[in-house]
Amino acid sequence: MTQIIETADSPSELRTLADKVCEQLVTAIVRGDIPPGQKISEPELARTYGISRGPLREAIRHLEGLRLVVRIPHVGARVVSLTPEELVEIYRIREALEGMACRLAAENMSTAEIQGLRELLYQHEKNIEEIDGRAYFQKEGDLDFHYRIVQSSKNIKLFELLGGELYHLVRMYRYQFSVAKSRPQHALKEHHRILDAIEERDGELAEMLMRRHIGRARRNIEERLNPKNKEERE
Amino acid sequence: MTQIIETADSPSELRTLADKVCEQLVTAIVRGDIPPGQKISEPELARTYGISRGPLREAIRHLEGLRLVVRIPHVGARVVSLTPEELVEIYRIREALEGMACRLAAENMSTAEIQGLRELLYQHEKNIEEIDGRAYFQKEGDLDFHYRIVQSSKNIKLFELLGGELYHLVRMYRYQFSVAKSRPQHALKEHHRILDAIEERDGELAEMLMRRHIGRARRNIEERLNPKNKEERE
DNA sequence: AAGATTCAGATTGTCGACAATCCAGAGAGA
DNA sequence: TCTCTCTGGATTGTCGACAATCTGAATCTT
Repeated sequence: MTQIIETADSPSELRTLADKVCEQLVTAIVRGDIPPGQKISEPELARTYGISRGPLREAIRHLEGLRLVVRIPHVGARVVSLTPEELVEIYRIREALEGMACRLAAENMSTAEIQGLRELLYQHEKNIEEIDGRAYFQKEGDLDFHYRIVQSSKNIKLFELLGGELYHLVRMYRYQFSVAKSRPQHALKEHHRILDAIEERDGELAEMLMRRHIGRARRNIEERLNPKNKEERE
Repeated sequence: MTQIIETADSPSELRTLADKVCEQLVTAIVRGDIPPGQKISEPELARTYGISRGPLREAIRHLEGLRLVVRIPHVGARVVSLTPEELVEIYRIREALEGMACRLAAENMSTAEIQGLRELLYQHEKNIEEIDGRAYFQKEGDLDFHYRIVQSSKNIKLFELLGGELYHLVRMYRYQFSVAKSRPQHALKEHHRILDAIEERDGELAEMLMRRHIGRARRNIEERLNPKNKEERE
């Protein structure tokens, strides 16, 4: 019985069943417990979570808004399965949006926030040293960094957009392809440089570094998914 | 009795009640028929549209994802009311995202699409001449232009993002403040220039022009909503 | 009189049942 | 044997009713 589990994330005061189940489903999908492309059976899931179909349907509707499932009327919902192209598209969007977020963060981030973020990076550093090879925690950790910067841009709409739907998809990708973060040390160094720029209130530089940072990740994906880009596709 | 009305927009093959009502509600909110901040009463709306509360709740859930309503558990949903700051935030996001879309469009737009878009602009021109003073159609028309460019960027995720939630909010703002598009001729000229750049496959220029175009609109808003920016706000 | 409290009414959240639609497989015909 | 049709089963969509929760006004206390 899976039942409802309270997660520390978010106010957790989502007191309605639909909201709780929705959160459960998000993590289930992101972690791949419900694999991409899989059909979502309402009766089955309702049984699994021990709730009625009403709230469940609302939850699925919400997932649809989060782009985590695709729904066809009278047919059903399936877990989204990202094509490599879509993934690259998402990274392109991140490049633009997080670049901007970085510039804004350089203007608006409080010194306390900067210090807190620096400490987070030190923690990542420790994690990398400890587990060395396999950087599991880093997976979510890296996103934490990006998440906080967007948050500190003080642009609420931007935060909603990136935190709301794009990040779930990125998280999902990381779990699915179990991206072993090929270069955690290097990425960490880049994070420090970005934070440096923010600390010096150099928005222009911060934006550029962030764009490069994400751009590199994007090219990484492009290579990995398209080993030889000699593939003709007229 | 409002009942369900088929709109030409979108496949219209949304055969479920929830989807139809959702579409109805979107336009009702965007056009201000349901004013911002107004509470959404489920029983009342259910009566109005002649449906049960089940599908209606699903529709509201979807509206929440579209950022058109804000919902508080056990209290109810209210139509979102954009603060001037949020509106400016949205325009900042558009600046970044549509700038990128423009660059991509310059690379990927087919000549047929370019021609079609040019014709759309000519049509706008005619509309402006005809109604001269009050540029009502222009309101949606302007967005048509932007919409198409995003579409032609061939970045699906980008299209979903901009077309999905940001545009509804922008449309809503235009209706609510009944933005009389202070400078339709000027804007139209800018549209032509942007399309010129796309036609010449000059992505860099196209991006810059689009960013300026939206940036100007943003500053317009900032001035209008904050007449004297001498307002201290520490 | 001001504030806290209680209670009624209404609203939201949840459930189980019924109707509409789709899908797969069996069977008939060419 | 292949294709087309039809039917049974299951799933999705919709509804009305019941339970849980909130809001606001009237009452009681200080």
